[in-house]
Amino acid sequence: MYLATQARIKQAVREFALRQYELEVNVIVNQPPRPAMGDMALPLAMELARKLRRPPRQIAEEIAAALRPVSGVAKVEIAGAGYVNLYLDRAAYATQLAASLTKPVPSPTAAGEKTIVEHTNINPNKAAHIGHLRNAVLGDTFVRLLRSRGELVEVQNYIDNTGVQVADLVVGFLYLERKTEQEVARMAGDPSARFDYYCWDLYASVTRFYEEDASRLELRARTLQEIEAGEQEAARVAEMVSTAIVRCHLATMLRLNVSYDLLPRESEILHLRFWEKAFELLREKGAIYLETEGKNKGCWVMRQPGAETSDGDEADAGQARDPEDNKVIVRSNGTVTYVGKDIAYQLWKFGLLGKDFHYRPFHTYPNGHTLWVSSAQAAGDSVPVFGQGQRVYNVIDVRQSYLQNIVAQGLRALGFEEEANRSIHFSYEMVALSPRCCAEMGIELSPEDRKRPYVEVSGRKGLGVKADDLIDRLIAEALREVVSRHPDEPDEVRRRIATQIAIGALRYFLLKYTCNAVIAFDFREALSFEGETGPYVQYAVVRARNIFRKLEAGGGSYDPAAVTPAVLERFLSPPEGDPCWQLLLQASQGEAAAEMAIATTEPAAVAKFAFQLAQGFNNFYHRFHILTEKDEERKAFLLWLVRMVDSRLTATLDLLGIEVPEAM
RNA sequence: GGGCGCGUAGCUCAGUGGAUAGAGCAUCUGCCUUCUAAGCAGAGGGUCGCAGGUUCGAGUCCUGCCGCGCCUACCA
Repeated sequence: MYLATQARIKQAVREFALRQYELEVNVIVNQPPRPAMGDMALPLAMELARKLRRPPRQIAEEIAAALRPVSGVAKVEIAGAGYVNLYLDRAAYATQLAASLTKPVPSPTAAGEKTIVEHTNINPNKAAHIGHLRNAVLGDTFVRLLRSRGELVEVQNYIDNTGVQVADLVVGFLYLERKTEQEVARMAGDPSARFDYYCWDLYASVTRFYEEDASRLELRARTLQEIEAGEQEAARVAEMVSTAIVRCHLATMLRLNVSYDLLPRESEILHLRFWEKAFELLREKGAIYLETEGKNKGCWVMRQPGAETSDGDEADAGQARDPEDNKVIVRSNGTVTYVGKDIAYQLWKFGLLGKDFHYRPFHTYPNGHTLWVSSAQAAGDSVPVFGQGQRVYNVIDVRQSYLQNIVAQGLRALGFEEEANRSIHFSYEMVALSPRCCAEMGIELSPEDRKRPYVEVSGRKGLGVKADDLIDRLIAEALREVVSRHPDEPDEVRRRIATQIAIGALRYFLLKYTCNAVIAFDFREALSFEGETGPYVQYAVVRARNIFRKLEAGGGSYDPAAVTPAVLERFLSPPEGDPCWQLLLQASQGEAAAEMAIATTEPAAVAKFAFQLAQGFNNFYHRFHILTEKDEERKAFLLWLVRMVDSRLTATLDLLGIEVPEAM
């Protein structure tokens, strides 16, 4: 509603400027600093003053005159140096807003363009930690945002089950612990054991195992080759442990309301020879070449923009970079780097590889949704179509920007300029540990680390906050509070509420920071349920709903039909109606926040909106005592407004993947 | 060295080139017989790293400098 109104006003001003001044203008609409100054402000006159060489206030008057007849505009004023401030027709706006909410969310058509979002992508060799959660929650929220705008979205969680990290874990089982394949199978299959936790420790032990004797790195290289070959014991163990850990990760993510459509695995990229196909394409187009000299001799490398090849072209302007800076795609031993496989994967996502995976069902979620996994063999029919996206978002931390650029560059080199432009690196900063957090966890810091503002998480060193531990702790904290407030509720109910609060707190915590802020993780802040937190927003909705619960418990009822346009007019009109109007206007801006969040790949905008609307409601809640209201018409109006805010806030929380508890 | 990012209140962070720079936490003062105080109201707290520039207007854009972080592997 807000966006539609804004668009109408922009259009009217654009047409006016073209007609009157013969100028193409970009109309900027923002909010006046104080609500009393109006609902929308246009600083356009100041900008035009120079071009037209006329006083800004005079131009503002003309713009104002052009805006007065626009439908939905009640009043236009000139203020300050030449701002055009406009006031909306409140009752009309409220009526249209209510009507717009009864329209169903646009559903994606089968013929529509598909957007692929890849996120989570945890190496399947250890338990998920807090850093992985940021990725998953950002990605999942972004998916929810896109779907809310009617987009068809496919969620992929790439599984690197044949990489170095899994190889290290296999080395741990087979050479450090000297376990047999059967013993590992027993452990991986034991549902009572926290297998991912076990591997967390084992992985850290393997790091020390190598440090003790560098010759043991031979084991890693050998194991990696065996895994890639896919025949021997190491490959079977790798498949077993990585699959078991993927299941742990899925369970952890489901606790956070995160789910997926497809798990494309690196093993299939290898076995179905995706890379060979990509290599062929890259070589034919000359995107990569065989280096014949220098440190990269014998490798297939990709040209860097501005870098010389060994032929010496592109050496213009003296800016040429050392050809040794070119990125190695195929190692001199013939194996392909991760980036190479990623290029093949990215080509497949756009349907440009000329190859496809086979698929089989991997998991069924409680809501009935099926999660598929890539497979080397065809398995049955009724398999959905995967890949072939028109736009791809890769949710990957900022440290991989360089590699993501290389992937896009690979597409460009193959002539897929459009697809390269639609390969969007959804970049975010890492989650680190605050010094206090390290102290709490008993982590010894080196003297130089102690001077830093934060310490980087390291799976390799086993340094980090495990996701499930954090969630458990949040639930325990929330449960303590719920139990004290609801001594009579059944334990099952209290546990459910505590879980919803805990997840609300965690998801909000991970979303409230903008993507390029490093989160220095701190238990005190993450475990907070007050102030700018998820539970604060949840609480606002619970309060709103309690009004209706109490109303009905007291034998009262609410009739939306009683809220006629005349009633809206009566209670929204200035100046008495100002507070309610402000709340309503604020509640109507969720769409704008969502659009901003999508355009800037910044879900924090929606989190911020949710908090501010909750704040607005809490303020209103204290100011207006609805159930004691004597004027029935006024009471009906206030209930209408509460319903409206409840609906908008609930919808916004849903975008953030946060549920509303039945009580708090 | 090169690339990317950051520097805003004691702390953690918002801030689409626009009006008097905002939240939360922390500190202090009030408010529970009320639709639950996981809340509300209020107070104090700022050289927006520094210096130039562009602009009617700069926390926001440009340049330089200072400080910090990440990347720059035949790891991912």
